[in-house]
Amino acid sequence: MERSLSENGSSGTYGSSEEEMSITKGPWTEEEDSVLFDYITVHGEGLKRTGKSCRLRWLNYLRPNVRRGNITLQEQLMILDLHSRWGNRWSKIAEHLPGRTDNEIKNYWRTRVVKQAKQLKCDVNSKQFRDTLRFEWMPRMLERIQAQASSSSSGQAQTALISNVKAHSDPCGGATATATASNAGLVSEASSAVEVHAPSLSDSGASYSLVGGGSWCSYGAEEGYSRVWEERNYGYSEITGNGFGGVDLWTEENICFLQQQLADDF
DNA sequence: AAAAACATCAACCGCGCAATT
DNA sequence: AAATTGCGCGGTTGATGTTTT
Repeated sequence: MERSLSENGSSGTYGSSEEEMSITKGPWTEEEDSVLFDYITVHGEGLKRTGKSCRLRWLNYLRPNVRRGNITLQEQLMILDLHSRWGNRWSKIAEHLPGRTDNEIKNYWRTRVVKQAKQLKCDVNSKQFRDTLRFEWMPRMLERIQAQASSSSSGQAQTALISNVKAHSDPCGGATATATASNAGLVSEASSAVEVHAPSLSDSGASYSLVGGGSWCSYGAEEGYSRVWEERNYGYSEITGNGFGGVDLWTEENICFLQQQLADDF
């Protein structure tokens, strides 16, 4: 039986391999018994809570390095990307969003994404909606991320990019499916801490047409954009202070790369 | 200003799997 | 090998906060 007085137990959502290595199994030693005994002597058997409840409270709230506050655009984009590959594998998705819990991501998906799908009167797993994610939301998120990145170095560049976003809003393309401006609300609603004051997509009044017919959702597929992107970035991901493993995923190079991939059919 | 409706998020529940006895 | 126990995951609920009427 594995045990830990500190953090998580087995190979769970947040366990790094390093932590797993430190987990002791097998019979309890006298020293361990002593530590446990002393702890209970000092603190008592404590709360009238189940182990499950304590674990959840720790993982989702008390654990150090839990990120609080709004889900950033970058995080939203990553959630959409990873969910397109893995579906509702919240803990797996959370592994790539340091400091975010599976619960938070799940809540985000249900309260924002599923809600938008309902407003569009389509199933969240339908091709139509997945295409909306791929061809509408994700590119716009990228635009905004790019705008944010530029605004930190140049206000003029921000203005130019905002114009670019507007220019991309094709209000009358021949579409197999049409996303109303309301669906873009997801993008503008959940703003990051470094919100850039670009025009809200939900304010534009434009409707956006879909392009292409490629299948965005490829659960379990390990090819094309997803795999390459992961090789580029996730392989280096570790939980550290800056939230992205000490590596800034959202360099201009990466943003350009992701834009190219989004533009391709796969 | 109050009530109703809506949105968010923390916590609970049940299931399945893995480890242990 | 079978039974038991514990844990982690995903789905769901309910309390609380916020917005709208």
